[in-house]
Amino acid sequence: MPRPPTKNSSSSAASRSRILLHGASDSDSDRSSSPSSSEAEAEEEEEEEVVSSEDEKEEEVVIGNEEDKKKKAPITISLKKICKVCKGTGHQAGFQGATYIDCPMKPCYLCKKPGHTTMSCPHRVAMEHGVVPASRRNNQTSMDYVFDRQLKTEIPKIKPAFVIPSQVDCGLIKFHSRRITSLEFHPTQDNVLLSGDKKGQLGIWDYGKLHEKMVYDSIHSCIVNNIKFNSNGEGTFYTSSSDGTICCTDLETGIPLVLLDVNPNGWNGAATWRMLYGMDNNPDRGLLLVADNFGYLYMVDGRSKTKIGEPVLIHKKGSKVVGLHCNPAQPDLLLSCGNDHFARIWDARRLVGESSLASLSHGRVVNSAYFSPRTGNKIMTTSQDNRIRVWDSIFGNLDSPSREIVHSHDFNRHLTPFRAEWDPKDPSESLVVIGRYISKNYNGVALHPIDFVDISTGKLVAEVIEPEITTISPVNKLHPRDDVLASGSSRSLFIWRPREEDDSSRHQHEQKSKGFLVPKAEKKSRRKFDQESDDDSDLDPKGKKPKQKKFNGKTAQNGKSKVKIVG
DNA sequence: AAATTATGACTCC
DNA sequence: TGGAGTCCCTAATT
Repeated sequence: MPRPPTKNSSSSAASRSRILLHGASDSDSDRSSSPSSSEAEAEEEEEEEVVSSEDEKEEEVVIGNEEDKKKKAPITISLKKICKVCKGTGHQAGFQGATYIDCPMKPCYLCKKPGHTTMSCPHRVAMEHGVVPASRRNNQTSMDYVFDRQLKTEIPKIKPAFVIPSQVDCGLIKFHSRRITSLEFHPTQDNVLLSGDKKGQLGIWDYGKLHEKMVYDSIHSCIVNNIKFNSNGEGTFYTSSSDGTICCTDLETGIPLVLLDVNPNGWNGAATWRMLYGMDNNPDRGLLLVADNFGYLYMVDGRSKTKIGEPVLIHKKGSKVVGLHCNPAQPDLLLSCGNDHFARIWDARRLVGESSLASLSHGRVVNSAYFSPRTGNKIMTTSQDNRIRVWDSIFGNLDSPSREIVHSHDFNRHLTPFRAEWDPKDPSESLVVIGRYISKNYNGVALHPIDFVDISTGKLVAEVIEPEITTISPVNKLHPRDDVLASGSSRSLFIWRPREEDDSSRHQHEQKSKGFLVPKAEKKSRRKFDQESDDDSDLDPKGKKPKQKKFNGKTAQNGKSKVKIVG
């Protein structure tokens, strides 16, 4: 980072290197802050002040060697601590231990509003973890009234307690060779999970038998965006990919059949390469719907395996359509969402451009849009503006969402986009799961929990963590029948089940995970998992809270995953 | 152990 | 309208 030339520092080389060393090792030593680090920090700060008070003007050192040889701009290194976010002085953004300190000059990264930082965001403070409902709109329409009178009576009055799969049961560490991009449970075989990754690999795993797993890497050549099972019971499943194809693959043999290829002329540069996203099927018509990165929707007849009609522009031309969902109660009702910041409702029988039944506006890219799984009467979207939006009735006023729930999931590269997913088992259609981007300090380790949110109130129901999972879990899916959560975190897969007794702590230490399959080369780094055992020495006598442990740079606690029930 | 890389949306001109 | 520059708590690799 070239900076304007400054005069040479008068500091001695010795003191210079010492100071530089301090600066360089700073974040490291902070991250691994031992219990006694407060003293060290204080010492360090003192030293800093000495430096800056010694000579304010000499805050930059010129490394002059190169300047002597070539007449290039000199490379300078700042000795004064500057904020890596805004380059200003007087403060520093970044991790201090496992707590992230925000740059005060930037707007809040959570709610995106100026005047406060993420730490002091009212959305975070109010609900503790960044989830808060926006006020319910008060412009009830007559349709809302009809809905309340006629349909709501069908919905059970008493909400059953939410069941939270909060403890890791088993996992496949680095099963995939790239990060997980999609997950799908088998519709009838309870323990079978399919997973797709960024490289195009497709994993099939029977998590009832830890070792029954398989990875196919010849089905797709890049990102597997969607996995859907064939509803006709043929034992095949569909996948859509950024390689521009839909494949129909036999679950037993892994032999794929290409149903659709939207790049018949091959590669002619990135500007024209079409990628397929948001695949869903319409079981009533045996239709497969899929969309591309230029705004177009395609339809394929699942039986004749042929393309139907011409592609239809359903989102802004040239913009990526990221999601499609057929209404579970009325499959001809289609929901789409995309990079043009809109989610749209369509009648799939009359699909022509500009003919959407409704357009739902968002602040940024819409990562996902789903009808509710039972009645299909609600809509939930996840947008990169850090909000989960809920429309309580598709028959009501769709001009504005019924609720906006602020939640940290804004990250658009390096990670698979976050999507809030319904719990298909919740009769009240209000429990959803979504991974959290922003980290939280759990006994000295920065962890990214998986959040369970009640979208009828906006309340955070639970945040689940596993101290060994230090990576973000953007891909989550709840089982259609069992109390099971599957999560994809980086290249690893995890199966979560409810804690056997959430209220009692007596037998907590007896709970064990079944195990983790670790590739040979990774064994060393996974020692903690392998050792996970009857060792309950980290539990205090009451067994309620795990004892705090020194942060060793990797993990705060041995042992058990935890869930925090909020409220 | 720091540097590098992959990588997507957004802003600005 | 499009290309360059920017961005923020990534994760694996060297």
